Amino acid sequence: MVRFKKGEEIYSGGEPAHAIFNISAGVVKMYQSAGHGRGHITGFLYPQDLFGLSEEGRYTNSAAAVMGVTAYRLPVSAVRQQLAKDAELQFHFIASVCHHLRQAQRHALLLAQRRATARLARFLQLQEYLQSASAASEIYLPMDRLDVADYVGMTLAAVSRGFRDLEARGAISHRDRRHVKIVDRKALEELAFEIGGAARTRPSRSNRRFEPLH
Amino acid sequence: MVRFKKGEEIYSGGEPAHAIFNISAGVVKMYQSAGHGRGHITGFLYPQDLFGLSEEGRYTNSAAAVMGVTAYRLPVSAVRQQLAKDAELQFHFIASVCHHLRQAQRHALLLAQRRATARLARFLQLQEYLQSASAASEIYLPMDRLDVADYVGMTLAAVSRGFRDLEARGAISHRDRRHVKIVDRKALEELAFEIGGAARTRPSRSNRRFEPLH
DNA sequence: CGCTATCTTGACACCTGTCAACCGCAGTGG
DNA sequence: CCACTGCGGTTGACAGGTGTCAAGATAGCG
Repeated sequence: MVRFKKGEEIYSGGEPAHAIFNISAGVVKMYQSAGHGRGHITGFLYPQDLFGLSEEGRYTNSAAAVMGVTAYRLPVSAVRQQLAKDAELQFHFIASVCHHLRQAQRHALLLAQRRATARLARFLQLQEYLQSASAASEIYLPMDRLDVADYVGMTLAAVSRGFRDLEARGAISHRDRRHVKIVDRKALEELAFEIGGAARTRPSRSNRRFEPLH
Repeated sequence: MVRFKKGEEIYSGGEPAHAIFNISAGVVKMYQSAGHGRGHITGFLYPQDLFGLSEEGRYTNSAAAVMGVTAYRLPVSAVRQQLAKDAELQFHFIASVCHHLRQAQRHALLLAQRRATARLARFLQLQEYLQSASAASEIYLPMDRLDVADYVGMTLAAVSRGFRDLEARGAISHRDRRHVKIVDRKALEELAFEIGGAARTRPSRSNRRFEPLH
């Protein structure tokens, strides 16, 4: 069991992967530090999420705490042993990877949107979906605006403007910068499409079920 | 064993998932038909790739043949039985999902680039990486320009201009529309970053190895 | 109460989407 | 053998949105 302060780096991409982690409380971001300046965030992880996938014994991404985090640290050697004989664990493992895969694909779908409002609308839908278990009727954004920007592939300024637009169009409202409420769900869904086309988008309310491949 | 003609749909998202597929020859695209007009392509699959992942018994994406395709069709019931007892198969299964996950993350990284040339540069790097097994020194693009556009999240016109730019900058050359050669690898890597920043990007030459999570 | 980090807002340039015309090629039929 | 047509792709003109940069506002914290 380990703790990380807000902003603290948990591990860095490329370094030897000695352990995987299971979040107990808090929020973690996975990212690639894109060479020079800022990086790109590939995902936000919530309690119960497993992370620390390695390739050839080295972490493929970097991970850092978005807020105070407590997590279980599982040495790979131990995990490997358990995996070999524990069918239940294998199941969880596969389910986790499948979950991350679907998240990554939704993320790609988000990034494929060209309009700032569409990206943010989808971002909010994603966050709501991830939090559907806990509270309700209000989305809590644990990350700051810069993290949002790095996740949706835009700049700080564009994110700010985008949220303002969403509010101006009556889709959302906000108590403060981190608490957003979806006022008009239908409007938000329409904004999630490029021009404002027809409606659709099934939230697909069903966490962590998987079957075969891709 | 089944065959599909170029452009033929293999399955459609949402319909009951009765089977998963293993590509023997050809190229398949996975996509989400984004409601109204065109869709977004989430990935291209090559021989040896497994696909057909379902969620709650229904396919999560749609799949279609980019060119003539032959594949093995594996009924889920049979796969499920085998999976329960065959450790080797389980391993392949997990490795496959991990592979798709990494691909999805690379795809997201591509989509996070704002410049057309950067996206296309990364696209070419991805394609080269996927084909590193087969031929060499020349990349074959089995998909048409529209498919490329739907994968990199741009329009046909922008893709066309983007390739022209890459060539004008001396990074690539092309025999015909589907055969691209990387002339100046370093230039391409620099173009893969936004402004043309510093160099990096490890191709990470290592297919299908996985270990723990994310 | 002031300081700093975070966030918002404004002005402007550039890039990419849009729309349309044009080109090259393959298949078709005369 | 050659127009005709259709598809895939390229190119051009233009407008709109987003990045960039900088200034101003707000919130968090000592």
